[in-house]
Amino acid sequence: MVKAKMTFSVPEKPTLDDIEHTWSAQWDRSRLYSYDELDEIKPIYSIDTPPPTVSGSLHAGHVLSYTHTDIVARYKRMCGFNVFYPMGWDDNGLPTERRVQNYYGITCDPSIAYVPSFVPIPPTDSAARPTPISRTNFIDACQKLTTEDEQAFENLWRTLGLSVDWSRTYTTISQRAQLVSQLSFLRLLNSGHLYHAESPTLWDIDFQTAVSQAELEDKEEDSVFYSLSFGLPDGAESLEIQTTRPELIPACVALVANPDDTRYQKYFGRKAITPLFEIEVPILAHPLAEIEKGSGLAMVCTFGDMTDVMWWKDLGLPMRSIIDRGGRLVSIDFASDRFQSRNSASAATNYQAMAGKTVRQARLAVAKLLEDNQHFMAAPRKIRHSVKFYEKGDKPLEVVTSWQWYIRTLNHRDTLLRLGNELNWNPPHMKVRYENWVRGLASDWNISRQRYFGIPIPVWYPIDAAGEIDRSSPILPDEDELPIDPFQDCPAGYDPNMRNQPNGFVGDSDVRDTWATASLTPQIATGWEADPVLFSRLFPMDLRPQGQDIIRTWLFYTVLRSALSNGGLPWRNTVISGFVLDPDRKKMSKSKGNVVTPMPLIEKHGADALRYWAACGRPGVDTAADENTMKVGRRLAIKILNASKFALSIASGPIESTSDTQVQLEAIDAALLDSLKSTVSAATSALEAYDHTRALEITETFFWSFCDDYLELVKLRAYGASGTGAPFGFSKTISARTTLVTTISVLLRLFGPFLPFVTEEVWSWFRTGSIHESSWPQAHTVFTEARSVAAELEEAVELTTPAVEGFDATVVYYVLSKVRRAKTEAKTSMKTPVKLLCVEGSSESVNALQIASDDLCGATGAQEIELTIKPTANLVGDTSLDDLGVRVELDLGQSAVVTS
RNA sequence: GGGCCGUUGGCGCAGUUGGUAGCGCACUUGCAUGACACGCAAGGGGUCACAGGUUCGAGUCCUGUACGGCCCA
Repeated sequence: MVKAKMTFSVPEKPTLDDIEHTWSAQWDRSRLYSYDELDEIKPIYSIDTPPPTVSGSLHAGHVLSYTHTDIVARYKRMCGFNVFYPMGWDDNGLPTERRVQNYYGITCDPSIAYVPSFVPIPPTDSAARPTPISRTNFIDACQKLTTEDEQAFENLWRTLGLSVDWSRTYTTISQRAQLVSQLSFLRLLNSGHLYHAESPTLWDIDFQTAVSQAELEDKEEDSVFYSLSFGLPDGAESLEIQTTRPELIPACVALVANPDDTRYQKYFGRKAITPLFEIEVPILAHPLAEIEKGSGLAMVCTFGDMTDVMWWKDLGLPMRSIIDRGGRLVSIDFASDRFQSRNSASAATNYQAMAGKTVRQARLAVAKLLEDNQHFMAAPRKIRHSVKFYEKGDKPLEVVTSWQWYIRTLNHRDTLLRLGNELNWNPPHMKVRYENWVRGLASDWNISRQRYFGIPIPVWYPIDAAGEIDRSSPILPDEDELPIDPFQDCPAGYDPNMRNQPNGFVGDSDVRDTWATASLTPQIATGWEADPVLFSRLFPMDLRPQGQDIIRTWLFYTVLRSALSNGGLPWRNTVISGFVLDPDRKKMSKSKGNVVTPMPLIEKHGADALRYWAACGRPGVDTAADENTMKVGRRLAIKILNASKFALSIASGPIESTSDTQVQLEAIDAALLDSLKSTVSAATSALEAYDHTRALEITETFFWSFCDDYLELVKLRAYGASGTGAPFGFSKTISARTTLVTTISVLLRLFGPFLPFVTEEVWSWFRTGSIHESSWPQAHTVFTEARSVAAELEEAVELTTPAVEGFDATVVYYVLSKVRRAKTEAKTSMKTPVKLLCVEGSSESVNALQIASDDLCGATGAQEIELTIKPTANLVGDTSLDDLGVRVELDLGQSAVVTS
């Protein structure tokens, strides 16, 4: 510590104006938030930051959770951790494609040739038809726009003051991400956790891609329940089938009823005839058929939904696909082995009304045919039911059969549940959501998507002499060739001109599900398989912060990937943030149009104020976008500015010279430092438990009472005797100044992680270096700090603790508040002098007031103070404030007013 | 239909192991005092969603109901 007397450079008129840009630029210049790769001593704290989707926009919800993470990062950094806090951008995948299509008015057509000179520009006419461009041009356009978007995102985060190490930014489409993603693919394939299969898959006909269980959304839709009659071969009887999808009658492969359904016992094993198309289908028993639903007899089609798939698999039924990937009905030969109509001519005639039509059109057509042919057993009735949609899609999902890549999940349930138990969840109840999801898993994870802008599946297939693709024996690259694009690169042993040729090869044209890469963020960020030293230090990581809505996707998938490739959890702790709600308490989302964008809020209230609002939201608790709270945050920042200015300028004010080298802390000062110590330990434990809100609350409460009570009480003493004639000597003044500066210094650091800008601003007035690399205060070093502050204020001064027993500061503050009330009730100014202040109380109370009487007189303006020990209240240890009798005699000029 | 969370003064929220309800904003009344009027002092306002139960005592524990939110079927 510097021994020379310090002069603090406190500005005349402190301001919050533009401190965001001043300090974020300074932090960037000094590389303040860099993870130190060379440091081998400091403990490491590593954060697996959620990479926001750059195709969207950052809203108040992001500010909420990213601020929470930043508070942790700043706190840990001050605690001496080497903090690893990178930012990632999720820029691959379908959302980006959609944004690029809309923004540039283009669409990808893989059949078009690459045009090197093509430059995408936003169209002037937004209604114009999108321009088809080549796959490569399309990917270039995606890259161009995401780069621009990422820059805008980074600017926002810097302005908000996130203490990210920007030198470690990664993106999910980068070469590094592609390498990790493809390497993981090959490793999983070799270890049997990944497989390739042709099977029925949920399919979005608009997006032309397969989707996974996690991307499903149920939506309520109007529909019609049709009651159909299926004949029996003998022609005597007919059976009733209720369905909402009569267009699938040609795809019917069986009828099923519950094995316990008494009505259908006699039919099991017999055949039925489909209406209109007259195909014989078996009547079978299966436990999934619900007795209560409709007639209890259901039609199994290939495929109407995933239940059909299950029946089809379990019962070994034939395949009669009739819907193509565009959602239209294919042409059918009813005389073929596959369909085998009993009357192929009339079946073909009937089907003519449906062939080539969309599912919806075909349904109307078949309904008319059914009615014309009197196949309805009851009038169709309207219903509302829930239908599965792709979460981003506009049409119900179909089920189509195709080749897809799957990561095994179902056989890892127990492992995943065990890992869920090992993870420290904040708040704890969020674990239940994970467990529910794991227990409810219905299928392995389909990771292939039939899209363009994504990480390619690193696989080729041989083409045989007849030109048929052999998907059962894929050609794999070597690990050291990665990353590859099978559309551009050629497998070893083949010549590029053998692409798409008989006896040649073809690249897998699919890309990976975005989550299949996003679930590798810990591996991408920590240098898995690229930097063994870095990886061994950082993995598993310390913290995964994320939203509650993606527990079943991001969190679950990341745990799965880490379990499969690294044999354990990817991180030790997770903090789940709540949603931001709009003023009507609705979840904020783009589709509702109630999104609040952060930049205008920063401009209006300041970054610290916005962070204050975010910090007031507890982990896992939904938080309203409340500008009121931001205003409170701004006021707090301003108050910190003013109180610090005041304390620091008093402390560096003139003081009478003396030869004293001993300064004894006044009792009231020691008491303040004591409660500061409690504040430090309470705030610290709250932060250790990831309860930033509590930490802020504790600090804030202490700060305001410090300003309103302590500061007022010791003002005069801190100014010193010079010029006032007050009875305060050197020691008493230094004691007050020391306490003020120590408290400000500690409080600034407690506020630092929450309000990085204003605290840095004030810190720069009286300290060198950044507050954000100073040490987090500790309760047991508060007095040590005070000692060095005293030595800093006056050279060679040594601070000693007060020799006072049983001093209770609350009595002093209580009397102060009584005097204030008297003045308020008399509707007079706080500086009104008090002629006489009489207090009657226990001996302890009187003793405390006696010790602090100079301060009390100074703060109340009391000219005389009279203390009496109350006989009835002098029980030992009794400092009950209720027993205190306070009488205030105000001096109001001519007419003296007495208040009790 | 299942799961999780919530329901506390006008609004936003706190209430740790059950012991006479707190905070901030807003509101009312004052105050130009040598940091701050983006301030200071003081004040009014709630039978803690509802119904049972345990207990000497329940905002707090148990059961059920209603409403709201989110997730999954």
